[in-house]
Amino acid sequence: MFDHTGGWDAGLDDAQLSAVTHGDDPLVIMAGAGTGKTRTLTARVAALMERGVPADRILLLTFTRRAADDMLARAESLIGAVPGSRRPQGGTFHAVAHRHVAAHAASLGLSAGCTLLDPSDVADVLDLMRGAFGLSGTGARLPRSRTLAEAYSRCINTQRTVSEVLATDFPWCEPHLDAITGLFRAFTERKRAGSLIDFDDLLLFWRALLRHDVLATHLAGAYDHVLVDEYQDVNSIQVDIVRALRPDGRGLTVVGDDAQAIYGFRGSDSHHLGDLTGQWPSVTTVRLEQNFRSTEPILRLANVVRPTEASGSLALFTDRAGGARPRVCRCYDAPAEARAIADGILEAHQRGVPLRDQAVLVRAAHHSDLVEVELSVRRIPYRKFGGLRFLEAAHVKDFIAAARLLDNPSDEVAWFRLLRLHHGIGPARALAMVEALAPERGDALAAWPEAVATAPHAVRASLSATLDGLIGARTRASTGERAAAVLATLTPLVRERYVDHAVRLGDLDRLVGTAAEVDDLGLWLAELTLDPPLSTGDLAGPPHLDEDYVSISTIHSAKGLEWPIVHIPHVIDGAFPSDMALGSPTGLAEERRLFYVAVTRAKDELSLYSPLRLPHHRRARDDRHSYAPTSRFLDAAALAVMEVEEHMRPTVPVAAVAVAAGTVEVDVSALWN
DNA sequence: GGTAACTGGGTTTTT
DNA sequence: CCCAGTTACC
Repeated sequence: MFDHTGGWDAGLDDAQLSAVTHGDDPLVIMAGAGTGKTRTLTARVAALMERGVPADRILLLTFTRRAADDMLARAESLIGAVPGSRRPQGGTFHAVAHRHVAAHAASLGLSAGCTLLDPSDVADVLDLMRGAFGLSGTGARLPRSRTLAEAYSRCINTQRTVSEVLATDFPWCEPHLDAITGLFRAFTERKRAGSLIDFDDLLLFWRALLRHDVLATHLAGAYDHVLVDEYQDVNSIQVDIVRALRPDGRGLTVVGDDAQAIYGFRGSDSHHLGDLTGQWPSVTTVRLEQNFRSTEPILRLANVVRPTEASGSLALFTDRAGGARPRVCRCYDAPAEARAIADGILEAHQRGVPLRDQAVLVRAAHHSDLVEVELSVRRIPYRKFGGLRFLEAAHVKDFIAAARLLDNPSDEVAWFRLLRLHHGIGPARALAMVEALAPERGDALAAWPEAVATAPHAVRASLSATLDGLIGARTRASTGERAAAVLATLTPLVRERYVDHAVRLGDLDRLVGTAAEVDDLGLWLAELTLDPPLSTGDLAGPPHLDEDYVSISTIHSAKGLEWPIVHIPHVIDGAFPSDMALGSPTGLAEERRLFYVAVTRAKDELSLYSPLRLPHHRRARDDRHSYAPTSRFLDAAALAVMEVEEHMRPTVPVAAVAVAAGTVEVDVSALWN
């Protein structure tokens, strides 16, 4: 029998238990923030397995890889490791799609070595192609390649035409509608010709497989149960996929909270959650309303903040009476805000709250810039989640481009990037060489020596060396050796290109080290692209205190997580809510849901910060001394349940000066007290 | 003509 | 940090 110590039913309340023990009919769980939705979903997986559903016939679709791993591990520990049993299938929509697409590449007209493009790769491809459509050069105001990539993705994710998307989301690009439409069409062609797929294609291809006469039954029939987390964040393609997987709804479990829908910019629409309840007569809806996370004063603010248009009379309540009311700190400016946050973190640490129990949650990655400087100066270790990732660092992209060429020599963007790394080759020459080579027509790696001969004399030697290196790398047997050979090839180029090459080569060394454990280099690259490691801890001091560190995270990346103490800076109109969203009611509504997500991350203590002056703030552009003292988030109703504090003493940016002067060892905080 | 090196201005959120 | 624009070298 199964090991039942601490069984899945331990400590579940009635609502949770009814969800966990529900049968095979479609189940929708409306779960407010902090109501134990992860626990419930995990317990349900365990209960299904105990009921005899084979683990590998359960599919768990989550929003992040971390959530999937976490849940699968917890389900396994609940039910005990059953010898010989397989693990439930799980991952993000994109990761699971990639598995299916890779398995059926041939059916989809893709070569085995197809390349997965991340969004910046997409921008690079479009950049290479835009010239042919009159979208490059100076003069008229032309969309940048990132904008083009974003518009393309939005067309796919919202399933709208180019003209619709430009009209609503990118009106300043409308004069170029025809050119952009042509560019997108050609982009699709080029992806097909070069065996390139982007993130959106993964979903499209998976859906296509699920619509195929024969394959559909096979693929959907592989699962008895499909569980989807964070359903309020699915887009219409993902809805199609879920419907195709469970056509009659049997074996479908969905969890979500439409008050936490924060991915509208990516084509998500929380109405899909509500739609589902009317989809089949057999649907059961369970509401989880008891919050197990936050104290009562924090929850009171959460209920004030919770958007009123959100479905469901989902009224959260808690047993956790007592605790401090949330604070709002009105600060003189951003440096004062950073100082106040660092003070608060140190004060809590002295009371015995470890740093890992404290988080700074930001609307945009750069909102924590000054906080990071302040923490560095005071030698408080921190790690930053979200925002710039390791994979986006130039040298990592260089490495990945080179490695991709081993499997897919027709990857033009990779060639372009690799060529430009050589001193003496700029955009024009690289483009000419890539085009002359027409890599999509054959094995460009073998044909390359001829192209080297056309390059300027001074770079030929280094080009040949690179080529020899890659060809050599391709013959290596193990993945680890191949990755190491690619790095060896790249090393002189990285040394030449980047001043801080020592740090960068160190990064790459560690990256290559992880390649040793995988069987397939291409698969490893795809997984890396889908689930990029976090950025290297740059400014953060060495973790003296045994891996104890403050978390700094974007609110988007903080979804589903919790901390005893939470700080939220920049709660000011134009920063949070973002000025990008101030213009439209839908944009503003999403900001409010984001605010709700942020507030509900806190268990015991919550502090919001309103700097009254942001020097580089858009509203202050014309007048650097203008004030923006209002926040629509901090209205009368919110203030009524909070404490207001003042931190209005002007400060000089001593922290920045200290860092610049390299005197960070000095405890400058003493100067301020 | 193409490239590198430098300067100044700008930056939402993610799979 | 990334991008666009400028200038000076090959």
